[in-house]
Amino acid sequence: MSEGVEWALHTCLNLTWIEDGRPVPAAVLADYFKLPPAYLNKQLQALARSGIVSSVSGPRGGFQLARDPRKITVLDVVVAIEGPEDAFQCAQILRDAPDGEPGIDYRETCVISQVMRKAELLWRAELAARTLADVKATVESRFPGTPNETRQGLRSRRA
Amino acid sequence: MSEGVEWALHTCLNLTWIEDGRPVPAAVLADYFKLPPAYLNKQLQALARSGIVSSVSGPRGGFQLARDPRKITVLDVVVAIEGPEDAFQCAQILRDAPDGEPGIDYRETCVISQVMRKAELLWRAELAARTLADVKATVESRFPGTPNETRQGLRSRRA
DNA sequence: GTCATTCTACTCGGATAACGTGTGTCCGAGTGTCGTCGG
DNA sequence: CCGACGACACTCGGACACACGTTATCCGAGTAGAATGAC
Repeated sequence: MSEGVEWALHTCLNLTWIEDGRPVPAAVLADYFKLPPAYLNKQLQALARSGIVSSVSGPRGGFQLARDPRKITVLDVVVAIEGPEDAFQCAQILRDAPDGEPGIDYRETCVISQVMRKAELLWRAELAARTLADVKATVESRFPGTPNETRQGLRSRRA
Repeated sequence: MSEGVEWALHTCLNLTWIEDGRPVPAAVLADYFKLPPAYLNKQLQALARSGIVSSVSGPRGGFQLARDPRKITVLDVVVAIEGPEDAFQCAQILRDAPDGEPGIDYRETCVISQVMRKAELLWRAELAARTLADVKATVESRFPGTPNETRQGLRSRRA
């Protein structure tokens, strides 16, 4: 799985702690984790295309969450970066088997494909059940200092 | 996910229908699905290293299942091809955050890492609960002709 | 006829290339802000 | 003093290189079996 997923999740989580409506530049978000600014920018663009964050150009511009953290699931972020396709892609090799028929959609018929798909469904369901608000709340209950630390850390960087 | 996983799963499933103890050459297994023989051979080597199949060299050689299909899970095959690492690799970027401490293992502490790991755990558990024998039985109940067709298809190819 | 021996052909196994996707970087388009100038 | 205008600086957005992992291929080591010849 792409490393950008981790970056995107942590960055979105950081954005949940920004309460003034001001957007945060990609360079600031990147510097917080010592990440390559231009590349994080690229990931943020993907999040923007998926409607998870909204971007504003120009001075005082940057990124902010596009909607309530309770309406953003972890799966949303993963899909925005990784794409909507399943990890296991059934290439339907049964079609090339001796008794394979070209008309059949083996992605539905093939038992192996079904097993893999059910497993991925569980994975997706678990990630879809966790919202950014859930994660935020869990972090705050375990590490009460994090919200202020994050706010301070970002504020000092955007001067 | 690597395409070799699909090849390996279907090939192992085909091997469950071989009942005489004779091994089947990689070239025969590959031709059954019109796959590149040398490349399937490579995947079979990975399965052999993991102890899922056993290989015998020379004439009349080939591959055969190394143990009872009831003792081979779908996850075993996936891990043999893809490797044991999780798809989501926590790079511990929290260490580079302003208040990150190098001594902490954030793979355990980080909430995001925990969420991702739990989801993958469900995925793995589902695949670990399905054995090759289960898959074989399901296929046989839905398509009773498959065992004989597969045996015939492979027999005609190994002459 | 039987056995040992040699030869052959077959199969795996790892070393070696080609391709594609993810990783990383750069510069241009657009925009808000600040300073300046005129009224 | 106030407002409009212009230049500037900042930010995103997409286009452009690089690297690594997957995909694919080939040839050599080893081995079982068949053929051959001697006894």
